[in-house]
Amino acid sequence: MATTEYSRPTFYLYFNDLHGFMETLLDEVKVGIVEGARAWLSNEGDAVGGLRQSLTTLVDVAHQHGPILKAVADAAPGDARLERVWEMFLGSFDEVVSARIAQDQAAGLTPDFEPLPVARALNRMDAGMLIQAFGSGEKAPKDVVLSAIMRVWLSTLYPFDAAASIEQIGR
Amino acid sequence: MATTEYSRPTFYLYFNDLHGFMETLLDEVKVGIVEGARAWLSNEGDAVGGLRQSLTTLVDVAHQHGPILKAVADAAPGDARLERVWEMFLGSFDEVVSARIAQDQAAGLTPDFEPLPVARALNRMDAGMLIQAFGSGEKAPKDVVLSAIMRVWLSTLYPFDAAASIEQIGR
DNA sequence: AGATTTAGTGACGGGATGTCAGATACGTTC
DNA sequence: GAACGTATCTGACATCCCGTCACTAAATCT
Repeated sequence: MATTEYSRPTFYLYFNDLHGFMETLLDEVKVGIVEGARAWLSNEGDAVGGLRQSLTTLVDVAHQHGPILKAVADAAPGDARLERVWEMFLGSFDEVVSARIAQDQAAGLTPDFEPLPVARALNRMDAGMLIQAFGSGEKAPKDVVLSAIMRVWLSTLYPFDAAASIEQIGR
Repeated sequence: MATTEYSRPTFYLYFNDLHGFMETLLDEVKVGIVEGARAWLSNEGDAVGGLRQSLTTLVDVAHQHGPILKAVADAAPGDARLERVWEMFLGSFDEVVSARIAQDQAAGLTPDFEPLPVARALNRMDAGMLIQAFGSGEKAPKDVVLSAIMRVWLSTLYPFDAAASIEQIGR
C-alpha cells in the first residue's frame, strides 16, 4: 500500500487478511498450471510427448508468476489456514499425477512402484526448484531448469523410453 | 521460554537472535547429514550401493530432526541472513552432488546431462519431501519416503542399473 | 436539497521481537 | 565475615506489524 495513493486500511476493504490476499493470488496462478497440465493428464497422444508439453508450460507459468509462488510458500508457515491451502494446492497435484502414473503402470509404460509417494516427491521437486529458480528478482534461465526437471520426470516415469527421450532433451 | 523456568530475556543471553538460534540448530543437523552422505560421495565401493546407503541415513537424520529442518526452512524467508544460510546449506549439497555426478558421467555410469541443475532438482526434492513428511508431529512412515526418493535418484543417475536396483527397492 | 450507500482514513489495541538498567546470586580476596 | 567483582537473570520499556473501528468524505439516489 505504501506504493499506492491509498492508505493501509484501504487494503482491508478489498481483502479479509494478508493471508486471504495470498489465497487470491494463488488461485489465479493455479488455473494456469492446471490448464497446462491437461496435456499430459488428459491422456491423449503419447505419454512422453504429453508430459514434455505439460512440464514446459509448467515452467513457463512458474517463470511468469514465480514471485507469487514464493510469496505464498513463504507466508504459508505463518498461518494455519494458508498452510492448509498451500498443502491442498500441492496435494491436489499429487493425486492427479499419482492417478496418471497408475494408468501408465497398468499399460506397462512405467515401472511398478507406489505411485503416490513418488508423485509427491516429483511435485515437491518442481515446487522447490521452480520457486528457487524463479521466485526472486534475478531468474534462472528457463531452459536449464526445464531440462533438469524434465530429465528427472522422464527417467523416473518412462525409463524404457529414455534412449529416445534423452536425445530430444539434449545436454 | 514459556515452558522454561526462565524468563524471555534470558534467551537473549545465549543467542543473539531468534534467527541466530535457528542457525545453531541447523549446524547440528548438518554434521549428521554430511557424515551420512560420505558413503556415496567418498566414492568407495559401488556407486549404487553408496547412494542407497547415503539416502538411507539421510532419511534417518531427517526423520529424527524433521521439526528442526521445518523450523529453519519456515523461518528463513523472514530474515535475509538466515535465508542466505539456508540457501548455502542446500547449495553446498548441490555442489558436492554435482561433482559426484560428473565423475559418474565420466565413468559411463550416468547419462550425459548438466550435473548442477539436476543435482539442484534432486536436492530440492529431498528437502521438500523430507520436511513435508517429517516436519510436523505425525510423521510419515520412513520406508515409504525412502523408497520414493531412492527410486527417483536411482532412475535418474543410474538408469542402466535400474533393472537390478528395482528389485532391491521393492514396491 | 436531503437521504442513503459507498469509499477511505486517522487513531487505537494487541501481539511479537529485541534492549537495558537494575536486581540477585555467587565466588574471591582481604 | 565483610567488601568487592562477576556472572546470571528479569521487569519494564521501545519498536514494529497486523487488524479494527469510529468517523469523514464522496458519490448516488429520491
